[in-house]
Amino acid sequence: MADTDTNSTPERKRGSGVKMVYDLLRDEILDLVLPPGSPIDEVQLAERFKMSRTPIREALVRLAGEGLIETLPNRSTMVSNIDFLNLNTFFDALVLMYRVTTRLAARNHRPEDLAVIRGFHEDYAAAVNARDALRMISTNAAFHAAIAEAGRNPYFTSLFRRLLDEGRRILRLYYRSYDEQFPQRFVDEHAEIIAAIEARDIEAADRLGKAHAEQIVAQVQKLFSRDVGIDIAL
Amino acid sequence: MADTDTNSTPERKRGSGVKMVYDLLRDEILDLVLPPGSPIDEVQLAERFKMSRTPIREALVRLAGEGLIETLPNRSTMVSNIDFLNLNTFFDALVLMYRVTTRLAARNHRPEDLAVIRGFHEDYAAAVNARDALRMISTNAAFHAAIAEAGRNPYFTSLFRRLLDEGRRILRLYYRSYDEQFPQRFVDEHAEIIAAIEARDIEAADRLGKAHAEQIVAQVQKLFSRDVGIDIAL
DNA sequence: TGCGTTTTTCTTGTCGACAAATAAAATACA
DNA sequence: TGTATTTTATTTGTCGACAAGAAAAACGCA
Repeated sequence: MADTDTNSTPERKRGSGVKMVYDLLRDEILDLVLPPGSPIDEVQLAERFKMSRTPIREALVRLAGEGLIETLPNRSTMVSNIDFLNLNTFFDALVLMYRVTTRLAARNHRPEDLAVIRGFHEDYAAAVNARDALRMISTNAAFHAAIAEAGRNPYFTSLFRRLLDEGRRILRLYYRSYDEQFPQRFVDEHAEIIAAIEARDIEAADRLGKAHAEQIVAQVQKLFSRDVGIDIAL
Repeated sequence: MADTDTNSTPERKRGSGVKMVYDLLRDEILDLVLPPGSPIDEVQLAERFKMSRTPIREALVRLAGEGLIETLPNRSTMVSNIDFLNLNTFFDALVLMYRVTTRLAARNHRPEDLAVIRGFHEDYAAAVNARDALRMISTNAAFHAAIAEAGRNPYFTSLFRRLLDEGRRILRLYYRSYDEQFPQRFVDEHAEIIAAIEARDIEAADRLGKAHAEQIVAQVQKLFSRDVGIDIAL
């Protein structure tokens, strides 16, 4: 018995604590396990992860830097709200980044990028078949992030990642009540986008990326105008 | 003698330390007082600001989040390098954001925004007259950031701010050896941009923003191809 | 002298504790 | 009973100290 449970607990690699807390909290926020407005208690997290408050705090600072949580000075810190009043600014940025990243991918991708992209494409299709909403959302984001990476512009990639993150929260809200129709159509559109990228057809990639983005936006907008009561929960 | 120097030192408001360190380090990095590659020593900073390492660390985490410093795990942390090999990705993003933010400002600005923009415009003109390179660079960035704010899309604004920051470092390098010609021309172009925004002429704003950006890019590119030795210093 | 190994040194990552700031609860007073 | 004020409680911000990790220095051996 080289390792009992009670006295030799601090077995964890040195710099790994922060990343673990950061990754987990991030996922919980984006999957709405921690809905907007949820209080974040440092002490509670410290107990949960069995570490001191210092690394917890560092993870929180990072999350705050990405706008996922908000901290009131000297007082509580909580999960950021989704700004439904300014959703159009979000959509504007999202559509533009869809276009730009797809376009750049068509121009700058290397053969090995396509394998990665196709991998996420298949993950997404599998999630659609399995009707697994959470996995649909996250693999969709991963798919488009991979395209952005292939475009090789880190400035665009980082903004796009942030937008996709916010999109995960919004889509999660959507899939809470509706989980039909748009998935299969999107699988096909993804395939078209891959084809355009592979053919290095920049204009086609731009056009398809734009159409794809606008379709998503239109659907979400339609839903949100239909049931306005959904934002009361936040 | 209500306050001697030796025994009542900890007179500083509670949450203010982090922001002070963050702001100062950020400026020193962007003005190249701390050139790329400079080592960042937590203990040294703690002594310099007369505080513990904890708030220093928090400021560093934030700076790392914005890409201004890089931290090797368990080993030193240093000011991020300027990636001269991929300057074109920077320019691509910069030009696009110039266009988008100027365009949105023409569409969404409110009267009070123009006052702010004009204020920075005059600051920049004054810096040009005074031949104060550092102030030229920072007021120019502030001018364009104000335009972005008037466009009212926080996603675009935050990316643009990051690009303008990186631009401050690159321009600082430029002005180290050349401080003539382009300033006055840019003052005029700024005035044209303001006029287009005020007239809510979206297409003109787009066009002027693009031309302005491309002019800057062309100048910087010309310089960097001329003296290639400049990057040896980094 | 050249090279592998051990020791030292220096920096970071983590911890537990304390103090300030604020909100909530309790109390006093009209 | 309602309001102002004091008290308590909770949570954050900061501190000093210690230990882990990695590079540099010192050392030993051929």
